[in-house]
Amino acid sequence: MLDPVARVRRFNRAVTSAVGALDGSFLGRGRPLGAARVLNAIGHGRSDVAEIRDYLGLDSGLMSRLLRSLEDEGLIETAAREDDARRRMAKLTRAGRREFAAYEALSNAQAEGLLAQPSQREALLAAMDLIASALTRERISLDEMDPRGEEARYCLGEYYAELGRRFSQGFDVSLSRDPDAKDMRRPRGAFLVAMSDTLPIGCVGLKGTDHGYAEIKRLWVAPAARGLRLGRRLMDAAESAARELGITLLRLDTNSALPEAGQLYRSTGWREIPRFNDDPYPDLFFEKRL
Amino acid sequence: MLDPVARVRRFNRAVTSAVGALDGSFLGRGRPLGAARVLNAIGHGRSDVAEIRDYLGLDSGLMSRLLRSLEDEGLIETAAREDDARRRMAKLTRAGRREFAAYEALSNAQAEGLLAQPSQREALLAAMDLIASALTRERISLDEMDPRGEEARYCLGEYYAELGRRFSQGFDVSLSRDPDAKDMRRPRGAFLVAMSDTLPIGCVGLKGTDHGYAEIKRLWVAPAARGLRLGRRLMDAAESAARELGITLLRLDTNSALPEAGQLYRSTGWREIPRFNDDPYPDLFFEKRL
DNA sequence: CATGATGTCTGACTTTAGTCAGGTATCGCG
DNA sequence: CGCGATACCTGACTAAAGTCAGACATCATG
Repeated sequence: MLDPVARVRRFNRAVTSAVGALDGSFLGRGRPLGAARVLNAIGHGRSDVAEIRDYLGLDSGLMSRLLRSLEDEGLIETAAREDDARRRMAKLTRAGRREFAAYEALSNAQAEGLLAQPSQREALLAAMDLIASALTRERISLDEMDPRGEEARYCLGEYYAELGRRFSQGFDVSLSRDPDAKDMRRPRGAFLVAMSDTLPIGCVGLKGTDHGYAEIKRLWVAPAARGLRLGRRLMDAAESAARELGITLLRLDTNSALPEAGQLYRSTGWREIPRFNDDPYPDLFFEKRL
Repeated sequence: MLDPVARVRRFNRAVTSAVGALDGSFLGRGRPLGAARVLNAIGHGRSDVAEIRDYLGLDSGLMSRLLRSLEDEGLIETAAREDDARRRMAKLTRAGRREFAAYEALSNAQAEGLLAQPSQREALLAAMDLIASALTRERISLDEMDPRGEEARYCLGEYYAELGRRFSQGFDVSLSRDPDAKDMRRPRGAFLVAMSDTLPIGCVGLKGTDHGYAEIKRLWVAPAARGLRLGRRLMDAAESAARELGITLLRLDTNSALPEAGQLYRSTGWREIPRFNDDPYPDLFFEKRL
């Protein structure tokens, strides 16, 4: 009972019964689960029929029948795709949106229910993030995004908060050289966010300058995602983006209070150089030629 | 995406697909899931047919048919119970044990798979324990057990390890008055273990003495189970056991390095008294009249 | 524009899960 | 012993999920 496998199996049992309850509540809306799942996939923005079929693992005949039944209920409309009339697109009607909202409410209620214990709320959420990140590690995608977008701002907020915790003197963004957003957008630079499902769990910025090099800024990995080698993946992607933009020299600054970062840079071809700016926080400076 | 409900739902999605894979692998053994579930319930020691039916939530007719199909396969044998011939017991045949072992191997492999990332192993297990304890909090049972049994020894080991971390001078069991096991067994005392599914997550000992009182010893709650008011439940159960044994006065010692324990005692009718033993570790002493 | 590949749909089918109404043997109790 | 309650079983049924072969329209390609 005390070995790791037994602990995982206990976890499995606990979550299957908790998560299984959702299926039960879905059935309460008087529609078979298969149809409910298709409706929800469409509601979540999947419109391509083949993609939904693939996502839900359905046979094409079965899928077709489920679409028909949802159409008969007046919840969806389908139409051939303009660029390829063999493929079909599905979208919700007004009634379908209402019905989808009802399913969403059930899902949200179930999620709230899992969090019901207020004393444990934060610990529970952190544990869920950790597990979800670990289980979906193969499906973490690195997406180029606007540094002003919601996901990017979330990452930066978490990054600053962490620096505040780890620097003995704290961290005040306004004292640091906050990079201009347009320096981290094409064609001058780029901003990458690591997404696990819908949650941003890491980021890195590539900031263009007018001094013959570009800088790597704001490398951050969520605590729940550490140990998945995500930092390395983000750095690799940032370097690729730099190459695409014709950048041949990269620099970055960091702080010795972040030893894991320094270690990553040293092990991936960066070499230490003298201070090249007057930002008050960094005390370590690196350079890499591409 | 950043609100708690979205994080829980992301966790749900990640876990359902990971755990759902187990059902798929079970189907690989050429038997419907219903039959596989019954076989596994029997393999895990459930033999009473009504109990299995209740556990799996099956209709009595369906259950009967599933038992018949497992019998036809030669995997189980059923017999009327000796004390009540209406009830039936099921047990595995030799072939059934082999088949059960194959399912166990699949379950174990899936559990191992979830842990595959060695760098995160401990963090992942701790997160799983936390979640499993929180989700099954309504089903935590307090069982009276032998203080020398496997579950009790596990709890005591964790308890000692935690004292070692929290006392500035460390903790050495041999210096403390290690209670005699028979003092924590009926009729002199009792030892209670809180079980969540198959994992021990807390304990408390009631130790009989020859001095007109009994002592509460070894109150421990696993980190993953804190915030569930388990300490209070354990203390209530220990007091009930004491009343059953005709004990009217309880004492306990504790240490001010464990503030949450002191707070629990003060809020549940214990009053502080002068030192009543010469154990080197405690510096706080309490008494409660039942 | 003929041809093979692709995506969807339909009809016919099977398996699994689950429900319900009796039926039979056994038990506890007056 | 008789009687109602209990535990299990059987037969008849339904709903849901899934499989498979073939039909049809459309697409990309030579």
